[in-house]
Amino acid sequence: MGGDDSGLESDNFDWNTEDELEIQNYNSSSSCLTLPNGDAVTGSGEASSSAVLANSKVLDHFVSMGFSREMVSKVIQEYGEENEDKLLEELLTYKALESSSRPLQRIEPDPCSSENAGSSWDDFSDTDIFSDDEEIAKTMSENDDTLRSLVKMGYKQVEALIAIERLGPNASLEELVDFIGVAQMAKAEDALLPPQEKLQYNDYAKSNKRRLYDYEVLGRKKPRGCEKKILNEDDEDAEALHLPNPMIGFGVPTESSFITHRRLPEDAIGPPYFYYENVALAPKGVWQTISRFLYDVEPEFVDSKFFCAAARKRGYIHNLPIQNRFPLLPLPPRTIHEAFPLTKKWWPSWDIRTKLNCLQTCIGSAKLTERIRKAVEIYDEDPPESVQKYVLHQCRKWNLVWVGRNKVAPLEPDEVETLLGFPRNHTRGGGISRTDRYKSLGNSFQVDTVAYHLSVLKEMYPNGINLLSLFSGIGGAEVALHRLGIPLKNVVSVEKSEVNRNIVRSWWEQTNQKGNLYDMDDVRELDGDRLEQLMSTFGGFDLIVGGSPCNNLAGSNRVSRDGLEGKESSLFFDYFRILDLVKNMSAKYR
DNA sequence: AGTACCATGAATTCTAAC
DNA sequence: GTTAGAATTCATGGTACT
Repeated sequence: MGGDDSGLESDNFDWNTEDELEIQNYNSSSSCLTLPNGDAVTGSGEASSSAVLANSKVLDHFVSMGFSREMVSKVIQEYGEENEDKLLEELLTYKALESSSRPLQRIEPDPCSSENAGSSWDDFSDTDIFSDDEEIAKTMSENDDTLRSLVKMGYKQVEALIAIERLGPNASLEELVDFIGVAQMAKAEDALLPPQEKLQYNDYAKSNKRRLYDYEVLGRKKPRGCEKKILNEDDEDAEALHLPNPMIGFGVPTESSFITHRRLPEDAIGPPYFYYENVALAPKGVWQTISRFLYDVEPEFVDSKFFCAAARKRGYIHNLPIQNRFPLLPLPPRTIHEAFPLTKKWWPSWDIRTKLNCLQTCIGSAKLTERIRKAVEIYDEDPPESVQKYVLHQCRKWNLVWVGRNKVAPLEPDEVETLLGFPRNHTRGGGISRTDRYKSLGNSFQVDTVAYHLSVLKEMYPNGINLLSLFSGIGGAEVALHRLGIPLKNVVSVEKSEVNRNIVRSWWEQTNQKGNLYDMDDVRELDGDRLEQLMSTFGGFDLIVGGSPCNNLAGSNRVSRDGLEGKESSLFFDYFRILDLVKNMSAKYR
């Protein structure tokens, strides 16, 4: 099958040609935060020496997050090292109680371990962030009092922080408690309940009571005729979030129907601009919840089959203008035959597919393609309908294409790259396995689709943008902006997978980027202090992009399709937490 | 009724180092 | 040849839409 792919090299994306720069001397060893010249921000020597000396990797991990060695030791002693989440929770609580007694001080390095504690980001001069801003200091002090109260009431610090950030400094304790209650309802309680009640709580996500909460407790504007609609069951939400057919969002380049105006909720209006992505076909209520957290912005549901030859139904929530969008050129081929001309020769007339289904993280096995070959080859002409049906079903299920007589095959990784709008070999090399390439690609953006939405930024930021990229994966947003010709000034890229970070780093160097790429591995470590340090360094973010994990939302998941409160997908709340922090902090940089 | 779905985990096979 | 670890194969429903 590999031989049949050679003809694909004729496709004419030209954006590889500018990417032939020599790889400069670069040290990619740091898994934490790395400067473009390869120096870890921590001062890599110090950080690594402490790692060698420390008897506990976990201890070091938390110390590097800014907690004092003494405090971390104590907590580890108490709870063991296994459950890092629990440890973090405890540390945050201690920190909250400590800081509320001296609200103006930021995390203080432990004098006993000043060589590393809390110093990870000291290269960013941040000593005067708050010093001449009494207003902010006052607000933060008040927030700390509130925070302490909430923590004392038994709420998790993270949840309390989110509530304070979301409702603002003037929110009463009662409002905050209510907010946390509802957030917990969406996130935590579900898992504790038996299946039957679980359903009720999922329904609760769009219930009248919930909506009343939104408009009254959160102080959001009631829509006209609200009282009537509240009596009217779920019509409003159901209508608002109904998947469009055709799934073209506010418009795609290849269809004539466009929406050119929309009214954003006031809280959502940027800058900073944000762009959130996840699977469109999530369990019921999920998009309602996501939309509610993201300032009530209506999701834009788009199927990438209008941009390329493969379907990819996704929902996007963003506060970007939607006028004067333009697509990347050349427009990618939008049928299987155009994308893979060599398959045409072998394509049976009874395989009526013209588009591929969604590119996923796994591929069909060699055994399966062999079974199909045997099933088809015993017939001189078209196989009987039952065989056709079986083969077509498997081809649809596994996205198989015809690469020889009676021979089907899954797409090669480079073909998937091309379909998704990435440079060929984007995920190749660097020790990544074939399986992992499929996995990384299957979790990625479709670049042309995202670029179309982001294209409006080009005339707004002719000198480039500062990008915060959460759950970066293989850098779909970065590639999209680059292909749009939008200079990337400073990019903070947060991605858990090391191979993915390496892919983005390699791409960054090969494309001769002039800006700076900082990478981190865990969104949960990106707190207000670190954001403040980053934003003060280069003056805030213009765009916050993120597609949070879909594992617990995706239809393919048989095991743990638990909704937004699932293990991975609940990281959406970190996207919101960070976005809200950046939004609140951005006033200073405008 | 038919269709699609950014998946997970156990079992199995493959690979490379010894 | 043994073996540990990595890569691959396979079985696994259910939801929410057309």
